[in-house]
Amino acid sequence: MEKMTATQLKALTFIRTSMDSTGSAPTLREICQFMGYSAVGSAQDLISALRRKGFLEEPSKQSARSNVPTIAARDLFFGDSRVDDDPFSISLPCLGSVPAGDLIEAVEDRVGTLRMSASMLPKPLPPRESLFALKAKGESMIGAGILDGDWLVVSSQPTAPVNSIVVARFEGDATVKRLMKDKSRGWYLKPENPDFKPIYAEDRAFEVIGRVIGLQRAMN
Amino acid sequence: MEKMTATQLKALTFIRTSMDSTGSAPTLREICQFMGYSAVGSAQDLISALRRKGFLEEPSKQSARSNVPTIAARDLFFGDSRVDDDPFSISLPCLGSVPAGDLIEAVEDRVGTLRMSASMLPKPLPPRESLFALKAKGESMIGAGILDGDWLVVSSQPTAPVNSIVVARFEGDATVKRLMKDKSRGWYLKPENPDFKPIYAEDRAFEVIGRVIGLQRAMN
DNA sequence: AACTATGCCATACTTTTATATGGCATAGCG
DNA sequence: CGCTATGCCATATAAAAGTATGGCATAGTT
Repeated sequence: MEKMTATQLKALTFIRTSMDSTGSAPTLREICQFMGYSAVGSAQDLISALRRKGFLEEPSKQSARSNVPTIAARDLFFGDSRVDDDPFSISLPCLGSVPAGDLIEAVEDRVGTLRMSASMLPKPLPPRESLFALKAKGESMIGAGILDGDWLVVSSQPTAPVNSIVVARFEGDATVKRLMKDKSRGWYLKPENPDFKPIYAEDRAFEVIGRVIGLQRAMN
Repeated sequence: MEKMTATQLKALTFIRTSMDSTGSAPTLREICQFMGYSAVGSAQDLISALRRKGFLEEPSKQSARSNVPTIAARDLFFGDSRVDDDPFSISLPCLGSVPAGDLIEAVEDRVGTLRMSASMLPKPLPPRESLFALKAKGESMIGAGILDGDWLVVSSQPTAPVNSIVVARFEGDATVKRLMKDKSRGWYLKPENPDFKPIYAEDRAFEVIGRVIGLQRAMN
């Protein structure tokens, strides 16, 4: 991704914060006012540079307030200390059941939407299409601070590093456990609760569906 | 708040989802297209009805894409099962330290912004000015599923129900504990970790700053 | 030295968008 | 019954907003 100049960054930041407060992207004239320009053309130049560099969406046709940042631009801002605000949030489909096979199809099973700051996700941001949210069930992971009813943010992937918390399909159902590897017995799923027993792949097969990268809880 | 008709609800829902996907509110013509109208006036009527009823902001002057829902309208939708999507999110100031006295002043100590779905908060929504986020420190609440480094969503309030998890000022610092009441010894703060001892108000004074109503965690 | 990107200005033009009027049919209410 | 809200149509007008040109100065690159 090409680099931005200080002026371009200032404008893009304004667009972000403006969308955050008013709900819609600013117009060229509003950008002029903020930047202190007297000519619309100045804002035009800025916008076209940002578009060319891939920070703003290319509108398919003329449209008001269409100076919207691209997804790539959001990744760039993500966690950036120059920006003291994080208006960038992503929305995740909350799935009612465990995605079987293709995630795209599973999205039809969406029961809601969860929105969160991009800054709460690991960097680099996983592909947005791979992210979904799932409700934790049971007490098997209380040792890891995962309670019944918590919403888990999951990055859909077939493998995960040792020691990470994963969502796995096991005997037709989904389960959340820590993925571990034993020197002699190989891969296994480890509950974080002494009342539950680990599941060894050599005994009963399981399949990693995704990795848990975040958590949200509502307390009443 | 006045009631909406089915048509008006349909339009308002479209506005919400449209803002979610495109980043800006739809124009009257876009609403027409969605509703299947051939006349702009039809959408005008809808919008003016929604404005009169307080579901859409009254724009101060003519402006493109200004059909933005009011905050009251968001509360109304909040947790509503008729709406399968939740584009409404709020942003909270992440405070670097515990707010002393007036929250407004403490916001200057903002170290970032956390954005989350309004649906992850208790209903009715606490006043937005009273909400902030604070980073949990230490291990004293692991029994309640609160780990070191978790972001806590706090509703600033001087009192809280028994058994709720609160942020309290104690000996100049902030602490997160469960607020309890003992028949003989009165109010006390209970850690959710056997390694820590409860704090009795009769021994050492503490002051409730707010109530923890949500939690967000990033896992790496 | 020629070239390009940047960062501004000014003005004209076209499209998009909101607003204003007016009309018609239906349903509910006092 | 008259009244009002709703839910649509059609058309005209005004404001807002994007686009197109052209110009100028500076800085860096080839």
